[in-house]
Amino acid sequence: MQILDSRAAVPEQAADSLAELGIINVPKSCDVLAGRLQQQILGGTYPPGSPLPTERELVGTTGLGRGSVREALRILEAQGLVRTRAGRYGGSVVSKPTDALLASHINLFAKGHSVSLRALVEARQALEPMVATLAARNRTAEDLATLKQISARIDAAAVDDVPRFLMENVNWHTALAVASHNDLLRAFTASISELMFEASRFEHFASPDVRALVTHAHRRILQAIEAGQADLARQRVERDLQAYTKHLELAVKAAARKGK
Amino acid sequence: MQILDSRAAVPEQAADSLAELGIINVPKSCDVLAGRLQQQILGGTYPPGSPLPTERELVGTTGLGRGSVREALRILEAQGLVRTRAGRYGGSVVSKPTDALLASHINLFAKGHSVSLRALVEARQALEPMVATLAARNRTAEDLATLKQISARIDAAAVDDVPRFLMENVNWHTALAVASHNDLLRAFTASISELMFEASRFEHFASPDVRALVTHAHRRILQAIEAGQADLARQRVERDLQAYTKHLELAVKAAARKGK
DNA sequence: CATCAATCTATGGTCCGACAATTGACATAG
DNA sequence: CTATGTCAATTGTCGGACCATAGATTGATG
Repeated sequence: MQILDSRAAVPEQAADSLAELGIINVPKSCDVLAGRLQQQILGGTYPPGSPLPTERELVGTTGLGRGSVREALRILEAQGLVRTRAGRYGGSVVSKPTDALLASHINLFAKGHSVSLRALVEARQALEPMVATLAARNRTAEDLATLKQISARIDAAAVDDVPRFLMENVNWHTALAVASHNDLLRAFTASISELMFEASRFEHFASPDVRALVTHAHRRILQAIEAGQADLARQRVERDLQAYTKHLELAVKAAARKGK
Repeated sequence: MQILDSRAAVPEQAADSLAELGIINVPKSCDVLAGRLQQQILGGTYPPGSPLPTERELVGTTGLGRGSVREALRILEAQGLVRTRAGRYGGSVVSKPTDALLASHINLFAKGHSVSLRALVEARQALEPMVATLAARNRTAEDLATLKQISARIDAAAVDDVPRFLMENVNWHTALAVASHNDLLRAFTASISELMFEASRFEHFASPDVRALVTHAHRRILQAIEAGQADLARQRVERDLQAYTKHLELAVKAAARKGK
């Protein structure tokens, strides 16, 4: 865990004595360039949509080789800060990291740390009630229409098309997060919904009664949100999640019994 | 917003008619290589800690040039999936994305989307109660000791060292998230604490009475967590956040008045 | 024998040059 | 006006060369 150190804020000490020299980290030139460009992008020198200098211009101004410049651009691309196109009038233009990119990074983190389904559910339990509260408060008519459309598709698929049902379920939760009009919560919940989708598809929970429970819960939550009743929406989401969690635990136990 | 499409699951349709050809995306070779290596890493072909083939081996096996291979490795590095060292017996070893890396990506997303302080607070209000609940339930003796140490440092700094106070405050919230033993919530809350730290440092909230309020709240929350009373911890966090939010709104209004 | 220093060598880090592929603007023909 | 072909600037890719790094190995030395 990273611990902030107040000494880091005052690095301008004399440094007369050669005694206390920490380890010297020699950064790669591409990392340095990527860092500087990142600073300039965040600092407003290159606002979103504006073009970065061409690779060869960067070669000229930085004195680095084209390979290093390109590696720096790949880093910025992986961070979602630039999009690069080939061809004349192409080049790298500054962009804002997309939800999908952040989701993929959260996804990699979760996969790398083998985050348990339990932890996923806990995170969802933390986020969704607030999302519902905000959605009831901030939703637009358009948000509401989208949610209703997805609900209709879920209801249609709930009968027999389970994969479609699970997929539209993700879309529903994502649309709810959109309606909350909180970018951070939106990205978080979308990521977690995606992760739970993968997990649930693999374990094929979603028995017919669970599907009925979900569609019913969605309807009630949507009603509260349409009415703008934030507290009611929150309560219904909380209750729904508790019921869903209970079903999940039962399914996990059943799978464990079958496994051994 | 990314919308899942069930058609994506069945791409093996006849494709006889040339009528419906979507846009053809020609991926860069480095992206293809990065994607395949990512799949192999996630699939277990290269478990964490194991070395990837050397750059020159990858050149041999893939038929790509060394530049493309290196760009692919920079992408994986930016994703936190590998760490590369120079020198003999160096190379790229598989690693798990760190909290700090995920935090930096969340940071970039938040900065890019100009996430408001309000949205930050909302996210915190969503996460912290659950974090406290889990911390009360899952904390170890070590977690508790760390929290107490940090609390002591906060109390010491609260008198006159405001920067130190703010910094240790971030550490406290991070330590609380560690005690929750939920990797995802830990990474999320650590990121948000960091973002709020930056925002609050710039706006220099944290008046003496706010500092007193914070230290008092920390003490009460810590007591509940030490006693293992999850619901109590949750309630106290919620109440603390409401009070803190109220102070924050007042400070923002005051700043707005002074601004115009 | 133990310890330290010099050397070796496989590996990443960096630069350069060349050419192919791409793509939007432009000119031209119909 | 439309459609087509041409052009030029830019990224995409490869190959080679050399440097810098760092761990292992070897050897000298006490």
